[in-house]
Amino acid sequence: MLTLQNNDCQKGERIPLNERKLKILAAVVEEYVRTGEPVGSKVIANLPEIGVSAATVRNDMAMLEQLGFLEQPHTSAGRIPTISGYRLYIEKIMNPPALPEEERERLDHMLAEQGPMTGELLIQNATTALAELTQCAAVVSDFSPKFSVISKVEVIPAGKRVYVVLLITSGGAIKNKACRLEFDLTNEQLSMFSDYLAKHLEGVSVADLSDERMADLAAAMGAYMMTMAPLVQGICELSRDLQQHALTFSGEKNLFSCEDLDKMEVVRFIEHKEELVRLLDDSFSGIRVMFGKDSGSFVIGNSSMIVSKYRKGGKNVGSLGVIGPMRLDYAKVIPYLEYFSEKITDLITAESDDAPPAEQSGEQGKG
Amino acid sequence: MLTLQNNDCQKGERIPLNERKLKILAAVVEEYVRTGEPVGSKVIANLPEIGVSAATVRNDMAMLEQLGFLEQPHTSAGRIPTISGYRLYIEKIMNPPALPEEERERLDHMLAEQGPMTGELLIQNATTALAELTQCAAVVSDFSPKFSVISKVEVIPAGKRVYVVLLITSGGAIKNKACRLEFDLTNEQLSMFSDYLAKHLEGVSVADLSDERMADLAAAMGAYMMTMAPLVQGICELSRDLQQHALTFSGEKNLFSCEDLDKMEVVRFIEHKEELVRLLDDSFSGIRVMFGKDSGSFVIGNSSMIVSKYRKGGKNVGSLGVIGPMRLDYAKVIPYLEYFSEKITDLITAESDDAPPAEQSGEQGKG
DNA sequence: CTTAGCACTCAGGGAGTTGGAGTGCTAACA
DNA sequence: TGTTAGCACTCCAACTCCCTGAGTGCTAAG
Repeated sequence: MLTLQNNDCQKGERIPLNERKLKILAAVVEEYVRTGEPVGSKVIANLPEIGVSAATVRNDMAMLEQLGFLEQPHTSAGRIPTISGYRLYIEKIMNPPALPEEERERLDHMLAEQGPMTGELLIQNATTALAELTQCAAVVSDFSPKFSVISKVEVIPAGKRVYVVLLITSGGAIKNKACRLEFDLTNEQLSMFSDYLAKHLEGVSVADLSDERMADLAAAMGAYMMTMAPLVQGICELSRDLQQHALTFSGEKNLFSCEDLDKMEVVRFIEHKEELVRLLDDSFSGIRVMFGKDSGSFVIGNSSMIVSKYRKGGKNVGSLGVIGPMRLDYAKVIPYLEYFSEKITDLITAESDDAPPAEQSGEQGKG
Repeated sequence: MLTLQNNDCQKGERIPLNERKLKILAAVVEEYVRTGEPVGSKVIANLPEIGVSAATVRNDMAMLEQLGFLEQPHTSAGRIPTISGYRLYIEKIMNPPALPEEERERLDHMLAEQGPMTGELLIQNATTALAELTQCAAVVSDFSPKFSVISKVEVIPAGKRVYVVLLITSGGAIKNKACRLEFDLTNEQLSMFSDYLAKHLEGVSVADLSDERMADLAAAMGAYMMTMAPLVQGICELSRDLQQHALTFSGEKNLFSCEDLDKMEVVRFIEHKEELVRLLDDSFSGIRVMFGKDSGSFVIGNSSMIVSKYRKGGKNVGSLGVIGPMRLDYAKVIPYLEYFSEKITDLITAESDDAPPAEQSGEQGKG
């Protein structure tokens, strides 16, 4: 259910950590997440679930520090969790309760704010809701268009020598672009070209729309090519557009309100969102947590990112991510993320069941 | 050529400020903009263009302070300009040289980065370039769609019971939306409906697309209405969309890198960009400079905004703004802004000359 | 194995001190 | 009348010194 990057946690099982030590680690993580201050032995000892004295806690903490799960900012300060500490906590210790029914309803409502969902709006709502709920930044990388097929190509005259090319996919994506030609087309030319495009593109998987294929298409047109070049060019651009992961971002401001994060790093990060794709794209299932500069060098210093996938027809077609300070309430955030990815999976699967004509054949033809 | 908000500057002419005092004010503004530190009399006296001693400068500065153009952060510090000081400087004193030819070429290149410009891309490039050049945030509020006419309405089948409505304006804006119907349309129904829409919407000014008009349209359809309701609804939404000012923003990050501005205020500002519309919308010509909370309460505390208009067919159809710290190199920024608004005016005017069919009649019919 | 006790460390905050930049004022000068 | 040098004054900013309190590790006893 929960997959983590396993750098140094594999040994986790063999470490001689009795239940009390795990409890103490959990308490340190939770206190630190709550207050942001290094946590001292006294505070821990006073917690009801820890039945021992401060001195004992100190001994255990010293061991936890030796094992690399805790650290001290300076000699006479309390302890804070290390990355390994967070990992151990998330993976083995914390145990968030299932979301209560009323909470699920609230979330459903946030997702489906404006009635029935089209893909894009769903994604938009999901990021906004995630950012709102977690008070972090949220990102969704949607690469489902890649898995759909062209369901419609149109060329529409839109003024003197101006034509709009329109691409619609089975997944509901609509892209358009205005192109300027050297000459006006006759009705006959227009309908011939339209038919030609329809015949050669409709039903084709978006993933197959390589530039080479488009070049072939153009070449096959022969004589017409000259006149139509800008239109073919336009369609190329649109199809390239469709193949890109659409990144939807929300809650950037939360990163700025966050004490723990360096403002300048946040700025740099926001300016280079594209680099996220690399991290969001990795295929895995379940949930993955990445820490700070630990994983690739782009992420903000003191931050962590939690990523989950959503699926369609059994294939991963997008990633849902939450980016926040390392000092994050994982036990709260992770269930949200899990619920949303399940929910989105359900919704987009249902949506495609509803309108399966081109889709099914196309996707199965090109698994 | 340069219009300013004239709160207390009207008296400017009558104030007994000899040339030396103006020079000193200018020097204070420029030094302060350069260094960010309060400026002392000694620094000013050492400037070559000021031929007097520090004591004399002190006397003059005392007077400038009395008149409200300078102020002291505390007793033993140098002077910094007040808002009135900046105003006076911008309005009467500073005298930026015309942009050299090579600079103009560089700017032209930034605007037209990817070949010939469509409206949206032009606006996008302009904001990016402005933000880049000034190291501030840049915003463009484009309300030109309002002044164009619908040149094309299409309804395109895009799957089982799914139809895409497409609206194209003479200004080159393209909007689309997928709508789901209860039933599939017959070819006959579709073409009838398309014809009906074309007849009643094409050539109509976007500004005239009120909800009432759309309701009338729907009502006139009578029997068909039931079936087509979602499509009409979709067109309504698109037309509402067209009437909104499109805000294009760039360079937010620069505000964060800016020492003078409160990060939290910047965050709040970025979250509420829409409020800008009120300020950008005001009709005036030339250039307007607004300071901090001085003008409406939304702007960031220590900031200023410089706004310029661009036109099409003699009408203001958009605003170009730069938002930065009050301590801003106005003599550099204002010429950029002037040049860009002229250039955009030229480009979009040329563009519409190029394809005047629906446009001309429509706009003239509805001045 | 747990606990009380104790000596030790160190960050953070307040008080006192100093240096320097900049001012206003006055009196002399052109 | 306008300009300048000189001087006393103000006040911020930086620095040192000191103290407090939180928290630790270690040791010895239970």
